[in-house]
Amino acid sequence: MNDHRPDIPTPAVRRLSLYLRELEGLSAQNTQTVSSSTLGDLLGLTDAQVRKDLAYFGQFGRPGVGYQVSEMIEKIRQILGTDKVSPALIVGLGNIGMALAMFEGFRPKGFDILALFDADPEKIGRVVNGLTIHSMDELAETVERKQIKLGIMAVPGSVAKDVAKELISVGIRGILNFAPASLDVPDDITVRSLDVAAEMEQLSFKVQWSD
Amino acid sequence: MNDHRPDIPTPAVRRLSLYLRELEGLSAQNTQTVSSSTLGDLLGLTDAQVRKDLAYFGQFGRPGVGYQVSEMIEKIRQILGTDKVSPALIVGLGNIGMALAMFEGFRPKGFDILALFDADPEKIGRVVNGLTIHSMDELAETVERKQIKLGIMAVPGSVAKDVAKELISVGIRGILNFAPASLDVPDDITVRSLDVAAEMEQLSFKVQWSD
DNA sequence: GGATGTGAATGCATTCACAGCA
DNA sequence: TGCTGTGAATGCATTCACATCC
Repeated sequence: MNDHRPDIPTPAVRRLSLYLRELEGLSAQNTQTVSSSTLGDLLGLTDAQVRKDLAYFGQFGRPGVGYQVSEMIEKIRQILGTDKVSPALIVGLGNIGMALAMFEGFRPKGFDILALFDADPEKIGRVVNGLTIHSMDELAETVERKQIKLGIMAVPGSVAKDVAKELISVGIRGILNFAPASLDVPDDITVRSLDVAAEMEQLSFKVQWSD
Repeated sequence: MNDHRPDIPTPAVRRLSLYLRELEGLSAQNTQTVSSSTLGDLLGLTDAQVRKDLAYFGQFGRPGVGYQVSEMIEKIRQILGTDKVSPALIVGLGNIGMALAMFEGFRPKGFDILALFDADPEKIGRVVNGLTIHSMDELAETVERKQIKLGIMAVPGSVAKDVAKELISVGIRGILNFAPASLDVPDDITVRSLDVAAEMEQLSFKVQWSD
């Protein structure tokens, strides 16, 4: 869709979402400008880190003043691609998939859940948050018609790899994976995996060895 | 509770959970031993990475043979502290909190959700998955009595910082945070934040700039 | 022969520190 | 003076490559 951006450190891109979140908060309280050090304080980062991160994407700040909040919000949304609304789908409507289907936090961030799929005949036809759960048979046609590029997977670990293949084969380009399984995908497909139980293990480790 | 472990890279600890997940899978198919390279292939990591990670915690492997699956599982669980069951609580029973309360994936990984809390009087008293939702007033007493050290927060972003303070003040040591807010906590408290919308932004970014 | 464990080398990301601009 | 943008220096993590052991 566009030029390759020159190599930007992955952690910097990750933090971009955090900057945006804080900037949106500042904007809500009518703050006009913010310095790298106050933005850093809000997130537990150094001022240098904030400046370097933002500088990867251009020169936004004004020396002596700081960054203009509204301008930065707009610019970061452009960079992340969330200035336009992106259609998305959910596969797997167990507890977590169901919660995500009802989650109100996607819309304001620029994502629109347009379709739900599940393999279980019991669930197909049920309506969640205004959307009907469809059979996997309808996946290809829906993705094509609604131009969906992003998919959220909340399926059992045992079928995760197969479902991911299916999503990719019908044209999905980015997958948010809640299943406890590692997906190996082609280079041009992006996956972010969130394993809730694994995160709990990390807490357990730190808490165990911290006294 | 124990000695400080010598400095182990955070990413290595993160991967430990992934190794455990794959090893549990191998064990379920009765695989006896596994080499660093096959374990790496399963996760998209190099063999050297796997060996270095595991070596941080001791010498588990046998040259010419590999790692014994069952022994490694046991050892990693000890390291993560999930060989014993850890009690945990959930605060905030909106869509996501509710899903987590019903999630069956915690128990087999060594976590036991023992209590649910919410500030909303509408929700207090309702029963979810066998547990009653309690008022925040009962937090301190419950945490004390049930020896809870781990908390899952699924509250609105606007109150997340306050709720975190409250959890910490009653003795919670590790927090899994689903709220879109960054918590600043004392050094001896561990936080892992999962912001679902932010993860979607990451997908959006990568997909946008990948053609 | 086949696989581990590990110093040494490389590659990234963060931090420093300062020139330059408002 | 206050704060940005950025090369240079530092600090970590990953990868290499090989001695070592079953």
